[in-house]
Amino acid sequence: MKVTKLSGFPEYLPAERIVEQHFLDVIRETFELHGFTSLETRAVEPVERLLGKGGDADKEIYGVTRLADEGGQASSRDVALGLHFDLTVPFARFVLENAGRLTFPYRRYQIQKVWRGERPQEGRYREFTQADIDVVDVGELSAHFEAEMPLVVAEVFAKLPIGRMTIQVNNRKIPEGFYKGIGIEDVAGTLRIVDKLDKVGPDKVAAQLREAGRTDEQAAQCLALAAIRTEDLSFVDRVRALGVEHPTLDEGLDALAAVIRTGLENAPGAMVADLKIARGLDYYTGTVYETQLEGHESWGSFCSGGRYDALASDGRTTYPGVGISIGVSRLLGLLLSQGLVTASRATPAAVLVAVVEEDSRRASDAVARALRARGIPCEVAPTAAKFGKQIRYADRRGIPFVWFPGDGTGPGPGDQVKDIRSGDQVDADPQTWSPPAEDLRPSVGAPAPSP
RNA sequence: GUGGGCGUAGCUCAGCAGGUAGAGCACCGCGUUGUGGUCGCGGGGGUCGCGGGUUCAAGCCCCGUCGCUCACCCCA
Repeated sequence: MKVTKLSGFPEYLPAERIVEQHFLDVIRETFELHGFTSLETRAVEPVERLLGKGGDADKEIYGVTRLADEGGQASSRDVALGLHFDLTVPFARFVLENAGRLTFPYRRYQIQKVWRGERPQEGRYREFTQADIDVVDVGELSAHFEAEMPLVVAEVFAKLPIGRMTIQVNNRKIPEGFYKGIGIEDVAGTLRIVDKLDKVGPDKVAAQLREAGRTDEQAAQCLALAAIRTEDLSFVDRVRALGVEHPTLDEGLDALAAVIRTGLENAPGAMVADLKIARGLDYYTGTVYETQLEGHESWGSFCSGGRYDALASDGRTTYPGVGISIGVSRLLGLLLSQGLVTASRATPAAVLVAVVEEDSRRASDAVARALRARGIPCEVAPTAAKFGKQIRYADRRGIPFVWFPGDGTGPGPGDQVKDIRSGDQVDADPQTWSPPAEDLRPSVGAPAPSP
């Protein structure tokens, strides 16, 4: 059986995984700082539920069967199962299933793998990690939650060692009301075309709009609306200046203004009102979000979400929600492949405890034990090789310190620790010595400029 | 699903009129008998993705197949 990597199923080397874990730690920490509770759902859902939203999504869903059933007829009692392709569908199901035991508004975060059968490309995978937050309530959902979601992710991005992230916010009622106000009935179809603006440019969008039956005047107005992008509330006046009137448009403008206003107060510069954002043509009903990394707009969105008036419904009760999802794998994949983030070392160990000879390994183990008891990550050399080799073992992994046990009889006088970057070697006591704080754990950040 | 490109050492790649495989990096050893990195010397490593065909001879040409990759589609 040949060993081969599988396209779209990324796996990381130790140093890369340290970067990933750092990102996940920051995300979790920030979500919890905002009071979101953790949820993990099972990996599979009945295929029927996954297909619930309609469309030809079935191609992209991975089915799960027992090998014993393959080829033969699965027992008719078995439900067809598929791996979830996002975290929203399982979350909605969980809410319905546990509505009686949850307290609303229910705030949860969920960091899990999802699977999609799409053709892999750079930044697009078949197995990848998403980090979601959502708030769901019963019957009605307060509008202020729509402003909270982007604030939380803005805080995450501010803590990560990456460039500036811009969260683009829109409200679907704006294009919807605007289009209706200028006599366009096919709102979804028009949005779909306008959504390609970044990719194909205004000329092609105008052409496609005309092909789809819009007049020159309508196409021009659509493009004028889509061109509006402001960091403050001035987008409202700019829309008004286009002279279109419609009650839904008014609702959308008010709602978006509220979100942007909150953003200006809490995280200036993090959000921008961008009226071309469409995102999620199917079931987002109000606010929608997308996120771009400044200077890497062509990489697309790393984070998106929006409001659903009916996140879940059991027929009697409707649960509206709002959420946003960070595409952790996409972000990491691109940053790592471009060398924009690295880990300072490929292991958590700050110290390698050398072994003088196999007979004195117990002494080295004792040193390691003393260090670990004080929270200093370390490992003991795998063999009692020549010290040069043991130092090289540490160097290869980026372990900054090598500990040389003294006389081989145990921790105590004679022990020395060497900083292998500077070559400095000093007497040390495993009961008291500590590495500089910045060396205790691997650090994650932009790579140091090469000398 | 559609179309293009590519599969040679662990990695990045070279190879040629078809004549039985090479470089750099990495790895191991020695110089340096218990303190690495630099340098020098040496070494291990390959069914040239797989199957078939053409040929005296195939990494190279032909057919098929699998995989990887880029773009389109799509992106809940």
